[in-house]
Amino acid sequence: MDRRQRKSREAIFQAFSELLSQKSFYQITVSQIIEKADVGRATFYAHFETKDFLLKALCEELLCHIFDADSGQPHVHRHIFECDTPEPVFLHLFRHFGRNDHHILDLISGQNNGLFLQYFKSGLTGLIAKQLEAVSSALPLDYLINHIAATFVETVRWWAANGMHETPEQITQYFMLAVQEHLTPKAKKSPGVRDCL
Amino acid sequence: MDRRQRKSREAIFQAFSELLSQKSFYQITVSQIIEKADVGRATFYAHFETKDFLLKALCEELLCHIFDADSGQPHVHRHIFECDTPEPVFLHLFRHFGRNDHHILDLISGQNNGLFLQYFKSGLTGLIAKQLEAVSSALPLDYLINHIAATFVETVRWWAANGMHETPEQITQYFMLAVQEHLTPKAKKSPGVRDCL
DNA sequence: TTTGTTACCGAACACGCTGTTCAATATCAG
DNA sequence: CTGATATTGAACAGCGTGTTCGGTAACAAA
Repeated sequence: MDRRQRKSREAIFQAFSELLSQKSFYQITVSQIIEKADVGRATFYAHFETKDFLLKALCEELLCHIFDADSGQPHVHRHIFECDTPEPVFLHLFRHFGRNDHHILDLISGQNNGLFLQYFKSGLTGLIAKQLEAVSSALPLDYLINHIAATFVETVRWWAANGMHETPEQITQYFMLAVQEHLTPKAKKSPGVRDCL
Repeated sequence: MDRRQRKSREAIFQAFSELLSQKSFYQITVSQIIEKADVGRATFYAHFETKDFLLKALCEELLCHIFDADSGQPHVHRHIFECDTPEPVFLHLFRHFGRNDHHILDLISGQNNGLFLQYFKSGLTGLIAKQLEAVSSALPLDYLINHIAATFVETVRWWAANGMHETPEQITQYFMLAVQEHLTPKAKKSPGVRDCL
């Protein structure tokens, strides 16, 4: 991609992120974004069809970073997904949030975070579905998946909204307790838990 | 209240509800509302300071109907709250939703329901806090309350989004299963469950 | 019925935001 | 150097907001 394009795109993302941590998505205007990004109006619309598309792009960018972990090893999580116990995955995710990668917490704890959380939750669904392959439950599968994803999102939101005083390990424990009955593996043993981190 | 005021207010609420079931809150314009309500522009702003205030008023109206049950006995739920087991309360609420009182489901299953669900959840919090007085848990109290409220809201949302094929009893069971570990009463017996319905 | 009050109407208005267009300018890659 | 591409800034039409105001209709009480 052209260096000019990258610079403009980055500037827009940066400005948008900052604004998102200050006010609701719907209170942010394109004019504010381009002013803070120091970018021409036409440039903005050359990059993003609409403010909504900008949010979507930002979410994809951030969630990609989160779910794919460090960029050096693009498929590092692929391995983690295949762990027998789901704990390492979620702990790993909480660690990401704990480090506040890419200022994602500002996004999450912002007032009107609904849209972002929606993207986040839908991104989680696939991950959780994989985890549940080795799990039995009295609940319908899609209800269960939705429940766990929602619980995870709510946990992160609560964590961020309450100042993040707990450690990632502690939050993971809360989360696991909240959904414990449903994530118990069917039969297998869980080897090499530490390897998954 | 003046009959004219009531009529205008009702017309606006009605129009707003219909629109909310068709599109997102943020896609609805005041012009659309007053056109469908057949009400002057100035009249709208005489009743509601802003579109946001209209939503808030509608939510309070609806949730009041839900939480206070049939208007005939204003304090009928006060008794239910004091049951030893929380099941009846939630089942009762699910029944309300099952009957689709005041077309509340259109609101819930709508695309951008975030704001309404937010009001709903905060309304639930007080109710749940009362339930938890007789409950012990390994989780922090405010995390637990938030978790249960979020789970209830998510359950209703999932129910509505999936066509509401399940009965209120079945949904209640799903919900109770999802949060079962945390709603187990400390010690007391639960007498007269049926009386609470 | 009359009178004073209150709500409604609807048109107009200023304001702000959106998304597009266009010609001029700057940066890129070969 | 040259052609292609990105950016700029200004201008523009369109739309939604929230307010204002004089005229009209519904009300409540004497």
